[in-house]
Amino acid sequence: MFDVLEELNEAQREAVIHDGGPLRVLAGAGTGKTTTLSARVAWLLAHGTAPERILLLTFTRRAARQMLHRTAALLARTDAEAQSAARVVGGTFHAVAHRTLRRHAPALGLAEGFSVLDPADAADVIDMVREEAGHATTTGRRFPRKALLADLYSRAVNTGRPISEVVADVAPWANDLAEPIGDICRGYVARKRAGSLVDFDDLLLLWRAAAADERLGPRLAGAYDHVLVDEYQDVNGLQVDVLRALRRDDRRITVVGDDAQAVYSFRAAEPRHILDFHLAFPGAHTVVLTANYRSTQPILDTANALGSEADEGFSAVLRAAKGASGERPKLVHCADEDSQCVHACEQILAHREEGIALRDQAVLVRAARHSNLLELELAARRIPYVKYGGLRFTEAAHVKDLLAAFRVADNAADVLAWFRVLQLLDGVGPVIARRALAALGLTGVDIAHAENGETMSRWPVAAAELPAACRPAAGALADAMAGREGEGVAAHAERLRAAMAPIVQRAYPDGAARLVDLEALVVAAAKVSRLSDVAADFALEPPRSTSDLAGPPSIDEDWLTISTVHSAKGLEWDVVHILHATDGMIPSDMSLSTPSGLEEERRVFYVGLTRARRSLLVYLPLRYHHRPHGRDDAHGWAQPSRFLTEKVRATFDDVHESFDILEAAGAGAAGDGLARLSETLESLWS
DNA sequence: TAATGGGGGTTTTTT
DNA sequence: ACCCCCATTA
Repeated sequence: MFDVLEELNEAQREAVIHDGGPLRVLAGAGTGKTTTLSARVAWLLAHGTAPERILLLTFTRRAARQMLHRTAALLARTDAEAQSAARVVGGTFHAVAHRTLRRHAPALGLAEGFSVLDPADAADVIDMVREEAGHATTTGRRFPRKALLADLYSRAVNTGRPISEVVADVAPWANDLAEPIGDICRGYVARKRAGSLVDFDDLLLLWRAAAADERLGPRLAGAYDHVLVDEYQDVNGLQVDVLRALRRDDRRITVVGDDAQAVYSFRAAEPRHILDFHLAFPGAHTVVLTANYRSTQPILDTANALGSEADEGFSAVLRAAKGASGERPKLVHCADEDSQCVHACEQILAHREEGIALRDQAVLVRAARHSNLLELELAARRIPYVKYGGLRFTEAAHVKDLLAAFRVADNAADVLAWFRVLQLLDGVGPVIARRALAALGLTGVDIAHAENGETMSRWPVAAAELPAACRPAAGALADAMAGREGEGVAAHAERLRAAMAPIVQRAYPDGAARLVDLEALVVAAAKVSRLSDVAADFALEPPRSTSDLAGPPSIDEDWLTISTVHSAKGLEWDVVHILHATDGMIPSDMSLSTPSGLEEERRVFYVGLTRARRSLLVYLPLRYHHRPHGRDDAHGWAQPSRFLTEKVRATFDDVHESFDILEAAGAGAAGDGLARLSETLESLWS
């Protein structure tokens, strides 16, 4: 009757049809986690649960989309209505928190147009507080910078530990500064409240507060019949609190995860939450998925060997459902980083010749910059790729400029957005911007509930602080900020764009080229109900890949994926190349100060290995140049990753650089240079 | 006071 | 290689 179940194994089927209290699915890598969760949602829908009453929390919005897409496909094969999948409430904790807060802002004492700060914004607000406290300039003593301060603050909030402990943990060199750091945190919170600014942590804190609230809480909890959570090994205490509050009277919650893949402790995630699920949700039933449908057994042997050496050993040993056959993973020894790039490219092309398209291959790295050299090599060889993770947004500064204008229009108390917009004006720097903010009455902590109109009524005073030259542009902008009776969001956005366009164009050397992007924001504004939502959506779902920013290399062409291991979580490819299996890279030397840090690095490696379906190649450069761009040959010898123990190595076939490849690599530098020169000249001939 | 250029310190992973 | 700070100049 429900033929979806036919294709599931017994354990998966048990999880899908489970009816009753809390359910925990422990699903090792490649054991059909997504399949099971999608099928469970389909099952619930087919058995009469209204889609709006299902909450599906995933790690990225992309994961939610993917899962609901599969749910729809499953439903299409039965008589059930496939479109209903689209109405399931899905997204990340933060995105769902945001939607909830928008709906209930007044009840929570929040301004309706509250602004969402992305991490860079949050750091900038902290920097304002830091500067005003004078720490930037006092006596040359090293003081934590904005990014570190933001990190310290966030950890304290997410773990509920005092700031002094967090400092001792993360930045022991600043131990004696715990007190001024605490003051900055206090100032940061005050500044946010005053400006109706909400950072990512606040989204969760406020959602928790709402869900625990006597009056609001029952309504929020009662809105869902079923709550399903993916990647549960990566939730933190705050998120568990939210779930408990949402399931105060109703015990129907399903969580799926794998403690062997917990890699987000820097975000205060703790795998103990999945291990101790039954403590938070008494009476929980557990289903364990062990059959691996993704990889060949030789690849799983490597992963199992690595897992067996973990401090506490991984609970599940992975077994390939496909049987024991398959090609053994390769450990590719390379002379240095340059030769690693050459080898990787040749392996990629060799697999492509064997019929494995570029889209079925991925290069994984621990840190985004580890692929920089490879990207040059790929570009030189005309191999198209899309990179996930580690994106820098500075190029998108103009986008944030217009978003700041949107934010001010909806929330005139948004000091940070004002500060940003004002400084774009010609002849306005931090000092004049601050004066203008003071004139607007935005400097104190007691500005909390000033009406937008009240703030804007002071605009003429603020304008008087600005240099005469920029007053026309500033005046036009202030006009555009004021909403008009009966005006739609899109129309208002368009007026703001028109006012900002000349300002943005002036502010950047390549200003004209940036104007196109601003129009995209106006289009986005047509789809939401208020201007600050555009900015919030951008903060919560920023471009995740180079293709999100620039469009895929070419729509119907084939391209390779480059990704950080973190961004590759939950994905799989036929062929996986892992670069830089050296100590200091994997494991990252940033994580070695604590034993748990090292264990997490092991899991990162494990996640990387288990992404591969058919072929796995791990690259091991033997030496690194001290000055990669210098002309000398100064270098140090690399230590193979400490995770490549005898036992792990025994599962690999070693591939050593053959002499001619070595020569090719050596000649490669000069040869490539010549090739590139020819290319450069080539443009002259047409 | 804003804009600009040189020097020194830092360098992970992401909602 | 990049960001941040600081000194110099307009």
